[in-house]
Amino acid sequence: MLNLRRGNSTEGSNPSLSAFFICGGIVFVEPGEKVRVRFAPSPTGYLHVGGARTAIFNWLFAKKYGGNFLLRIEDTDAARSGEDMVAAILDGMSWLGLDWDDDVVFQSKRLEVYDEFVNQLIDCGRAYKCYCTKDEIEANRQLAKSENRDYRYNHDRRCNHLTQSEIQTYDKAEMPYAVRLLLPEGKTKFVDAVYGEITVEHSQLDDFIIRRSDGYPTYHLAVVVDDHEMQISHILRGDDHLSNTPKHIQIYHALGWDLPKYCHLPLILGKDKQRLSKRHGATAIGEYEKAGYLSVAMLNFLTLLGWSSGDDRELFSRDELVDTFSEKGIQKKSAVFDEKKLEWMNGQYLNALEQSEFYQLVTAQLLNTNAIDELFISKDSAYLRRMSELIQPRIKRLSEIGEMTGYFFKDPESYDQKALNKHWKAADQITRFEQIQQRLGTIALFSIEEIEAVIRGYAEELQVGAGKILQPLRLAVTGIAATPGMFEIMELLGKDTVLRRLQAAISYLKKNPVSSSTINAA
RNA sequence: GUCCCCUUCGUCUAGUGGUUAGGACUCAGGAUUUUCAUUCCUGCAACAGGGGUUCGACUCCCCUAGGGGACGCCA
Repeated sequence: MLNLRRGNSTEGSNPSLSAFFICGGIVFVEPGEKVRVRFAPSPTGYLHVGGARTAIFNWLFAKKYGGNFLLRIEDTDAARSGEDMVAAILDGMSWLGLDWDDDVVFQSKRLEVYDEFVNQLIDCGRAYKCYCTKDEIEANRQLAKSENRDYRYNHDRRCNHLTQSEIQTYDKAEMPYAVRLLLPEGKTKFVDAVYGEITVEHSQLDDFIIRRSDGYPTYHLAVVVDDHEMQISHILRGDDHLSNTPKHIQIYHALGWDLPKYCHLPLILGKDKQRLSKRHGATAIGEYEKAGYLSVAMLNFLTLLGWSSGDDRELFSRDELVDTFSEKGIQKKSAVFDEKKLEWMNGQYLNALEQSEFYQLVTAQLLNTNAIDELFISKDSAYLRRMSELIQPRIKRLSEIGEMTGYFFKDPESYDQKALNKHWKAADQITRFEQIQQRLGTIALFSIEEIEAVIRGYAEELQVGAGKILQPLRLAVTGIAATPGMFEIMELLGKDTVLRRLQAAISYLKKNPVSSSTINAA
């Protein structure tokens, strides 16, 4: 199940040196360096665009350097984690085509491992048991706040000053305790691939908790232990962890482990420049799949959010992305998610698709919405193929297919009112339809060329532009105002259908004449 | 409040001391067209503010402002 190699103990590296130099190199990836990265979501929700972007950068980075991309589920907060969320995250990853190496690691299954290292830290004096209750801590926090000062457990480190006998007494009484890291004096300095050198004074940190009183490790401890044991070489994660990094580094030092290299990614913001959240609408990656976005477009778009190749290129295939990607192009500034641009990009991809590929997507979509069934596809695939050709250049999202193709399967049940008032107001509209009907009826081979000749000829006879004939016709045949070219549509629909729909329009007009009053009403 | 980080058109970005500050999306206009979309052309639109340094700052330094993050027995 777990595919972990246990680490080599605490010896082996030189903590005093690693403090400043291990991640301080200018070269983020040394030639020949073995790259191992991971994406470590916590299953407290679906895979959202921010998480997806982090996953994408890690994946790209791994592929680019021929390394491994691992997946770890950070589910140490049992109360907030759910199995369905894990499934949703995995689905999202698969949809984006982010394949991971090895088995997925679940932190909830590694509790003994964390315990081992926590105990080790206690034994060597780098961590201590804290018997203070949550309420006590909270009270102190409130007190500090009321006095307008910062609360830090550091200030008195009460439980670090317990005598051996006090500790024994507490333990005998089975008093619950958390474990805190004993933070040394000084400061932590590290180099981030994006943000450069960062220094944090330890007076800003605290003896933070590494194992909760319920026995579960905290995030900080678990990440460090797992990243070490999974031999993660580079950590690419959200910017929100920049301030957590010094804590993690302190744990590495306490355990005597080498540091990975860090690369923090700018966050993705909503339209109002606030952190992306529910009220921004779609944030789960799955919603974009439903909305008819192509995963390659999503991948391309998300990669460009906070990264640029350096030139003006914007459209990249998956392989081109892998080739071009580099941590050097990562932006410091957080980026606003612009759905308009995503939509544009999706349209570009949809347009560029092979006709046969697009056809597959169209039929899948129509099947999904029950607009057609398998039988229809097997019987009328030529019809569907032609239809799909006609709509391909004018589609932005797959989910538009339904409303765009209704008239290919059903006679119009109503007519677009606005278009009706505009295009059917000619006094002799009924006569015109009847004449068109009559003339189209005489065509032997109902082809684009023949239809066009008839319609254009008729327009000439009436001494009006072809549009004056085609627009009313479009409404009669499709019921809507915007469609692909009319000659193509009529050819595909066939003579019988076109004549029948024309007849229906005539009947409709006879029953509901378009008068100036109805125009005004509309 | 303390600390860390960030700041080029509305948005995504190029730019690394000397540029008419470039591209893309959006928006507006135009061309093509039977509508819509595509395509093409044109246009609108930015270096947060203030001090330095310099012959010269979008580029370097400082300050201010604004934004984000951390300060949880959440991750």
